[in-house]
Amino acid sequence: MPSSRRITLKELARHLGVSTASVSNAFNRPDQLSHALRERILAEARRLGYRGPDAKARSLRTGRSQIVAVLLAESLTYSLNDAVASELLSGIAEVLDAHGHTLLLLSGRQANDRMPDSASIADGFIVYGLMPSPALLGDLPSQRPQVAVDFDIEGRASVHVDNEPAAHAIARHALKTPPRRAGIINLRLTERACNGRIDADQALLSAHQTITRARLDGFYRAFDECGLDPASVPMWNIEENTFDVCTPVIEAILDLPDAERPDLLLCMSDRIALTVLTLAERRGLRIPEDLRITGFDGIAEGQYRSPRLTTVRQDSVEKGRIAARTVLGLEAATSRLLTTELLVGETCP
Amino acid sequence: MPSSRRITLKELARHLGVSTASVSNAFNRPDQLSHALRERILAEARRLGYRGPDAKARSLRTGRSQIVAVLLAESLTYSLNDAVASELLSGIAEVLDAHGHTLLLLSGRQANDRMPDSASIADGFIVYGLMPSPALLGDLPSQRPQVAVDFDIEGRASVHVDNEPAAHAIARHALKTPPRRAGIINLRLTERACNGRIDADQALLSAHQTITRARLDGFYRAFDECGLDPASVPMWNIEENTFDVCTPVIEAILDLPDAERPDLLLCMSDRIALTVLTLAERRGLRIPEDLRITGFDGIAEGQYRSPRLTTVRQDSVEKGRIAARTVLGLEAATSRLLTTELLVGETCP
DNA sequence: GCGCCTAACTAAATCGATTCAGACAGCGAG
DNA sequence: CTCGCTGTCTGAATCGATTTAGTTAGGCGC
Repeated sequence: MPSSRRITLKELARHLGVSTASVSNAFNRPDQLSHALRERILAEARRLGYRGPDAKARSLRTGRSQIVAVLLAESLTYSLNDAVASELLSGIAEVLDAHGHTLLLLSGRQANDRMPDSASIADGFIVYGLMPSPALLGDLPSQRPQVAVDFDIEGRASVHVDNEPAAHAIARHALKTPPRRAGIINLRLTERACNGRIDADQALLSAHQTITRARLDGFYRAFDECGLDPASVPMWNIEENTFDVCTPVIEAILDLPDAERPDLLLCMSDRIALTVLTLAERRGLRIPEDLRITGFDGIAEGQYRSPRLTTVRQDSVEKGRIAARTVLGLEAATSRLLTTELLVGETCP
Repeated sequence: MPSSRRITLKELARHLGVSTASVSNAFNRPDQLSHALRERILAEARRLGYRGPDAKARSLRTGRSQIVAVLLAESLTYSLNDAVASELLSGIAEVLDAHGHTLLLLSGRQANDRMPDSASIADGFIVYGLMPSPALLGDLPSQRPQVAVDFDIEGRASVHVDNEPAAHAIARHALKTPPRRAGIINLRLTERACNGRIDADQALLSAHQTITRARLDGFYRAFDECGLDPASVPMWNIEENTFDVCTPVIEAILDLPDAERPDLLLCMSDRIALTVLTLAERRGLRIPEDLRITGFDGIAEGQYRSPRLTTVRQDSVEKGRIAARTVLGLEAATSRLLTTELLVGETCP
């Protein structure tokens, strides 16, 4: 009968009158002992309620834990409810699962902005996000594989999405119908908090945010090609990609007098675009007649609704798969660039 | 300078000419040594690039890893993209974070339906889901705290939502306006696969699915009170709570001839209700005039849209918080029952 | 000056496995 | 008969920490 305390491999070995090496081999390297002995060991293990080698001890001895950590720049609360991050995670989980690894979730927004010590247990790290604090990055064990997603870590593998052409494509599509007045809603463009109207020059200068910057570049290239003066396109910034934070900014935009209110809004994320759509619908604006809206990311929520959101799809699941395969060493640790796909919905036909 | 291999506590101790005990104490129990020595140790550690005690070794020695595992009945791919599961996870993560623990994600749908060995590293387990395979449950180390969410594990703590009154409340609300014809769309009611029309008796008999069963009971009690014959209410079943799986069943319902098509659909989840809403809108049906729709769960997607979904909100985040506090031993390991809140939106005013 | 207490520090056992370097037996080849 | 090989199995070192019991030195009261 299983005693209160968990039985150990050594005790099991003594019970059987064999060495610990044989018991260990019975579980890990069947070819190293006779079939008969192996069966005897496994049977006795079952009888005594021994569930196999202890994970903690094994990971100490072998140096491997079969655990991969994902370090998310945002808080877990945010990330888990963000569709793009969730898709990324499911891509990662899919590959890890298939290779017997499990997923440790780490938040870059811990109380003290340092990694919890338990993090160092992981065999490898996938870092997702815009600007994880350098302190955090320094905490990563440098001898372990690391993969950066959507940004770069000096000298490490990374997976990116080709944002500039994506932005260019969707802006080109939107500008096929010349807008009376266009507008851009940015996401976390500036380091310092700023929720609302923002100066375009200022926006381009504060280049710390690579992704938004690349998307802006794509928009501007399209403006150029279509003869639209960038200076005539007002820009707003949103601090956090959530409905609640978006709402006041968007309300303010929709409150503008008719002459100033844009009839085309290029949004940096689907979350923003969907919020625009919701608030516009509640006001009785006709989409797309009164207001055309484009998003970015191609999340499910935007496609499984009516009207469907016009957006550029990035395959976040695939991004996750690649990151996971890279961290497991199944794929060369290089820099990968994924392409995107224009999805024309009804919000900007 | 940091060598290629990570330096160990023992080496650090030798460098300093002190015992390993003192070094360990410098990191873990500052009161056990003089301030001067502690500073000397920490300074040398920094100089040599020693990042603190190794997590694997520490967890072996102390028996604790500061890791809590969440075992999800569904695949991680599904769970991460399901709003209810995501909210639960963020509640869990919030509490774990605050107490210096991290989150290990385990899928109940592993290839071989067994727990990966690495799982046993966790200090405690939160099990979420309807019917995790008994084999999996047996794999959980029985001496570690376990908390069940939305179902029961013999003799373990659990957190539940009070589904029957919730269902009763929303059905009562919906029936205030007598429907010409009502219908119910169930979720994973039967053990065996069945996507489509289902017999009500059969539904009530196959009681293996506690949550759906409780909700059905609530609906039927409301039917009773309102003098609606349960036999007159057709029922459909959906296998998986995703847009793609819902779609064909719902299309079939909407395809029914006018006389048979329900003008009130009580759905077992917001995901289902939102799919109904989308498909109905695409057909040009007027909501709620031609079709009234209710959901269940109160996910953000249903509220941050227009029209807002009428539903019952369960506080999944709080459910997660309680589960996490319980597994950490901050809360008594009992059975908790959470109440719900009726949200009246525009899909069924 | 003596005894006692406390603060500061250390030696060594221990957590539970993995794995390398043999030991030993049996067998076929020469 | 002996040699070497192969197939099994074992002894013991090791992974990197934590922690208990104990030593030493200094301070204080009397």
